[in-house]
This record gives sequence, C-alpha cells and structure tokens, in this order.
Amino acid sequence: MNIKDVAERSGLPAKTIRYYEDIGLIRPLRSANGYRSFRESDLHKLAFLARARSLGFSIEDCRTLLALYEDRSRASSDVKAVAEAHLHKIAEKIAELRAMEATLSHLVQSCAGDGRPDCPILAGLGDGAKPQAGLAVAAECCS
Amino acid sequence: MNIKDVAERSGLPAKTIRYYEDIGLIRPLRSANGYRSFRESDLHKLAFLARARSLGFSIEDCRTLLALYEDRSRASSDVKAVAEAHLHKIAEKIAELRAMEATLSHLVQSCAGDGRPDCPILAGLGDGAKPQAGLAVAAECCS
DNA sequence: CTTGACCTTCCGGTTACTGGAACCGCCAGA
DNA sequence: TCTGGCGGTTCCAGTAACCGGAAGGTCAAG
Repeated sequence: MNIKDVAERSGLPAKTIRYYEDIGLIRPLRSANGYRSFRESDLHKLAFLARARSLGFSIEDCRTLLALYEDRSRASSDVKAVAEAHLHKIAEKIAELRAMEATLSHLVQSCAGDGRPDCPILAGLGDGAKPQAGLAVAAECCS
Repeated sequence: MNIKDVAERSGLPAKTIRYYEDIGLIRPLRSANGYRSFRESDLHKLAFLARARSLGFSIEDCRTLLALYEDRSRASSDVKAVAEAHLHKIAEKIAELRAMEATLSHLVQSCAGDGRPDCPILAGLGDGAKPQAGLAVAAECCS
C-alpha cells in the first residue's frame, strides 16, 4: 500500500503519517522507487494512533500505548494507569474551562451589547474584579 | 518602574512582558540606560492582559480587547461579540472533552488493571469499537 | 512524449511563551 | 579600586503536533 491508501483507510492525513514515521511511531518498508510501502500491520498501528489521538492522548502517551499494544505480555494495569492519568488531565481541563465559562458568561450577561461605550466586560478585565484563584494564566484553553 | 516591578505587580513573568512588547501589545518607554521604563498605564494594560489571558482569550483577542479598552468611543456590542465568540469556543471545547472523558472512562472501567495482558482499553483502540463521531483527531485537548 | 496524479525531502510557520547564553549597568562592601 | 551580585538587555532555540508549499522524482495512460 502507498501512503494515500493508508491515509484514506486510517483517516489520517498523509502528512501526519510521514510525521509519525519521522518520530519513530511507525516503520513502513520502502519500495525500490523510494515510496513508503505499508503493510496491514502498519495500517493497524495508524488506526490505533488515530483513535488514541482522538481521545486526546499525547504523542508520547501514544508511543507508550503502542508499545503496550505490541507487547503480548503486557500487564493491563500498565495500560490502565496511562489511561487514568489522562482521564485526570481531562477532568482538570474541564474544570478549568468551566471556571472560565462561569466568569465570562457572567460578564457577558451583564453587558448591554449596544452602541454605548459602557462595558462591564472591559471593566471586569480592567480592574481586578474577578481574579478567580485557580485560573492559571498559561491556560492554553481553546484553539 | 523597571520590568521586575511590573512583573510582580501584574503577575506576569518578565519574559512574557518583553514578549508582549515584541508583538506590539505594549510600548513602554526606555530610560537612558536602555532599560524599559513602565508607566502606570503600561501596568494597567499588563494587568488587563493577564486577566484576559486567564479567561482563555487568545493573544489576538487580547489585542482586539485592548484596543477596545483604550477606545473611549467603542460600542459595548463589539466587546460583547468577542466575548461571546470566545464563550462558544469554550463550550465546544468542554463538549469535546466530555465526549473524550465518557468514552475513556468506559474503557477504563472495563479494564481489570491487573497483571494479565487482556485489556479492553487496547482492544477498544485497536479495533474501531468506539469511533465516536464528532471527536476530531486534531483535538489538542490537554497540556 | 507529455500530462497529471502520485510520491519524495526539506523548509518554514503555527501558539504563546520559556530557558539559556552572552553581555551590560549599577550599587555596596572589602 | 576591585569584586560580587542582582538587576537589565538581546538573540537563539525549543516546545506540541502537525500543516502548507516548493522543488523535484515516478508511473500509468493517452
């Protein structure tokens, strides 16, 4: 299989597949012409990666999970530990976002949103009215 | 005021403040020795930025909000529009994370987490058992 | 033989910083 | 006067996980 086929079948862009090879997540063979030649097992791994990524696992988590996936003598506790750690991160993130949402929706609700300049949103940002402990500055929240 | 003072008073690292000058969010004066010299107005802007960032606004949103903050003849509707757009993004993100959380917690619950290799988590990632429409691959979810 | 769809590598850009190197300014103490 | 130490400065590289595009090689069809 060439890259376009696995891209379609795995749902990952060809660019991403090349990147995954670059960072050592997969090791497809090469044909005589230099093209990547994917086996069924490569496709399985890519599909695995696509699903793990869609659940929000980091690339490094994916690397770990893939190694466990390949290791027929793994302990399921190892897998579970990775998944639970990730679940905690997700929960934290949700809590953080909900705090933002709460604060911001209060501000938005109190803003007339008309042609006048008076704006409680800007006022709230300007004075320290809502310093909200627990809201990290480096919050990288939304895309 | 030198940079360390505004850093302490605004809660932003000095590095970040230099960065904000770099990208044109603030324009502090310079002393004869080349040091940045911050006015009270610079400090206000930095505090504003710190709070806007803590609510998850992007730098570009912050730029817009700061311009509105400075513009005494703004319409509050403009501010509200930016805030509401951001609120939508937050809500989407929360929904996405909750979908991940739901799927993953099911998998985790069904995993024995013992020394045996059988693992429903890996099985779920391996076959397409939980393709979950709506879960984007490029989900950049957690830190 | 040419066209067009594929494939390849490499480079740069994205977001919002952070860390570090190398260097300069300023003040206090020995 | 020299030295230390804590400021300050710039610039470069790296982070996560890719995406876009350029320049060029390959292959099957017409």
